[in-house]
Amino acid sequence: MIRRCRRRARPALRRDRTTTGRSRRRATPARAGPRADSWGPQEPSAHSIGKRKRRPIAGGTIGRGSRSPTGRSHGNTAIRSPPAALPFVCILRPRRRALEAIKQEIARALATLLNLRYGAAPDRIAVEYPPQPGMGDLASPVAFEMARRLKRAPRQIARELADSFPPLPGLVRVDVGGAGYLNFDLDRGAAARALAREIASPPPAAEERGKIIVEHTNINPNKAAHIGHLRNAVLGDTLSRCLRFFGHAVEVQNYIDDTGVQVADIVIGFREILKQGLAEAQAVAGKFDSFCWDLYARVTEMYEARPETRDRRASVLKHLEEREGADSGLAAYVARRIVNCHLDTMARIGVHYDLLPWESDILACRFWDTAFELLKKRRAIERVASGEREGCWVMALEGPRFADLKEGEKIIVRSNGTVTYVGKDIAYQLWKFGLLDADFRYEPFRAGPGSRQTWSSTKGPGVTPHPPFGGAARVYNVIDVRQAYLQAIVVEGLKALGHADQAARSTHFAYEMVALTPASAERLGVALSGEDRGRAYIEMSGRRGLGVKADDLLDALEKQARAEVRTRNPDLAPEEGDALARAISVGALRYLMVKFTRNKVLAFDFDEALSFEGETGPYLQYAVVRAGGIFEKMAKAGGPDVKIAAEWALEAAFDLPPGEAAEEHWALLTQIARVRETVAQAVETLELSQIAKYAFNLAQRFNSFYHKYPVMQEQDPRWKQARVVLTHLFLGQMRHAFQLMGIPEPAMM
RNA sequence: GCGCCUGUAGCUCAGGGGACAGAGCAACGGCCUUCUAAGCCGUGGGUCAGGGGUUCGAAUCCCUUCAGGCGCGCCA
Repeated sequence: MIRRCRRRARPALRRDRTTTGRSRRRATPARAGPRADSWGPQEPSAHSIGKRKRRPIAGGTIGRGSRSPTGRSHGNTAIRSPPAALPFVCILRPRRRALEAIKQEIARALATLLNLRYGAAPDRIAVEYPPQPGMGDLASPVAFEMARRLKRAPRQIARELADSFPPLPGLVRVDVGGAGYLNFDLDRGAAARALAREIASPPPAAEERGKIIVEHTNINPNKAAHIGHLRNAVLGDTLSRCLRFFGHAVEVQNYIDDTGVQVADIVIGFREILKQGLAEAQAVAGKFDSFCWDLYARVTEMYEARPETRDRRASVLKHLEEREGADSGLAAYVARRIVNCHLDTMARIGVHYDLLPWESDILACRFWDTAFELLKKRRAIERVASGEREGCWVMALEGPRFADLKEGEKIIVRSNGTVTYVGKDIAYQLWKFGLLDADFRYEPFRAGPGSRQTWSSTKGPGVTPHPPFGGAARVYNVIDVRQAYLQAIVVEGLKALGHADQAARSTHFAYEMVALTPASAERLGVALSGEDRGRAYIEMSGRRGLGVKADDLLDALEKQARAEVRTRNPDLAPEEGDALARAISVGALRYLMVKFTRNKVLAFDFDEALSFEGETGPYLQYAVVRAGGIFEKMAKAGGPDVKIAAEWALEAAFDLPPGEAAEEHWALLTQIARVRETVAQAVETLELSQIAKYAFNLAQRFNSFYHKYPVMQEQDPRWKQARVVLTHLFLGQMRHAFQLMGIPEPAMM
């Protein structure tokens, strides 16, 4: 069984990518390694919170308009389930911040005014941030909407609204701009101090809510992880961190398909190609996942050259499922050792898992048998009495989404009595929601990054007590978009069993695959046809051994980073340089993996990936390191240190400078203030790239700001104070963003 | 065939009813005795795939055409 990993090597067309060049020199005095305190989520682990009684989270379609976050159509959900967009949005909404509060008050005042004056008001009154300075601090296009209803000129309506707008605290002026915008000017000094206080205050305490399970990574344990798996893991890990940021209890699961064909293929490779068994496998030195990567490609070649060898699969698979014989022992060894390799790889980039559910344990714990009984009892599946599919158990599926299904039904149990992939996944999904009358036994597997424990299901007696696993109120499955169809069937299965609520709270977090640019493929030694060379990307293929291994990419990034560090700090101790290089390479990799919208194929280009300039992780790290450097330098000079800056921010002890500078100070501050808002929106739409874009834009604005307005050198204590506060707030919010994206903060660069 | 996704600057991508369409890279020109040049500032570069429509207003919504990708199995 191939679980969640697709095979096939069909090249696909896309546009070219350009290459990038570089050069740099420069040396600075040596300092320390990366800071340890800025790494990983500080929020409580799922285990400490997960015990609480389950409370349903209202759910439903989230995302923009009618588009579901999975990108799949819900042709008939509008009829079957209530349009429950609001509740989930509400649980994520951050507590009102100062600017948000003012926006709300303006909207409320507008609604009252409109009703009073015109006897009507739109349901939702937009109050937004104007795109340019000189258009007010806040703006509303409500007059345009009213123009339609009243059949009058928008500018005229805006004028009337502006003239009769009631006084509000913090608001100093209302005016008309453009073709009919209402522009609001705030008392910036007051608003800035309120904002600063809020940003500097500790985040609101986590509210008690149901547990959320995030399933991601799910790499078949028969080869090394490649860059496609990195995209999955980084997205899944970032999502988990964001959910924790809002106080949710999150349980991360990494499903291990240890009984599938892919593992069987490696067993056959050992037997048929290497003529080896368990003892020799155990004796393989070095990176076992990399060893199997090559072996897997050889097995594929063997199947092509000697098709009869493929026949061994059936018997090996049978042995794996029954856990009998030498093949089974070899497979178990292979899978476990490779899973450890995968965890090593993911630990490098700070990805942690709470639980590894093994498919063999799902079989051993009879999850499917239990689910099968449920499905039969609820008549969610029916046995086919005659015809081509006689003896199969099928699930009826309707709607345009399933229009192409043969007979309008999906086979869940084959005529030979074995269960399909979808069937097993329905059982697994039921378990995640606590709807299955079955459970695993558990044991500790190993410690993850930050010494957090990773647990595993087990065939042994298990260990008690163990953290409570499963029983979630909401589930996200991070699986690439090519499995959207199957994920939709799993959700239909929940509905068919009468679990409409859980179906609405099952989210397929779909994202596009990672492919190679033709240039990258050729760099890996792949011979391309002229046609292939014209394509924008070449799909990777684990079976053919075509792809960039995750560890290889990380190694290349580290090497590159080490070289950059060395040219800048020739006197740095090697181990310190290595630590910096690691932090920088992880930052580069993780930023690269979240910066793109999830529904775009990521065409991997070596030069682009290895670039540390422009919109990259190191750019963000550099901005943060330099901001931190300002405080280090000020502390040494006896100037205000971090502690004093924090006090100033909290006590709102600063003023904005006058004139043109005010605009830039204000713009930076309001942008700093939008972390929570941005993250909330990113989670609602599952568009995590928004966080990356936000952090990049903020870093850009800060870089530009402190270049123009030096902090230390400022002579006027009032303006210096404002800059110190802004720098402090910038650092604090960027560190939040780093933590969410898993980007480490190097001690120096 | 049916379903889903994509098409925006030379390249890679943001923006998904609202003010003159943005960024990075690439190109060109400036800035290192002044908090780190992995940086900053500036210049050039666009028929938002084409065509209809809705709207005070469309890159954005609807229809349609074109181009490309993915999916549709008693595989996983």
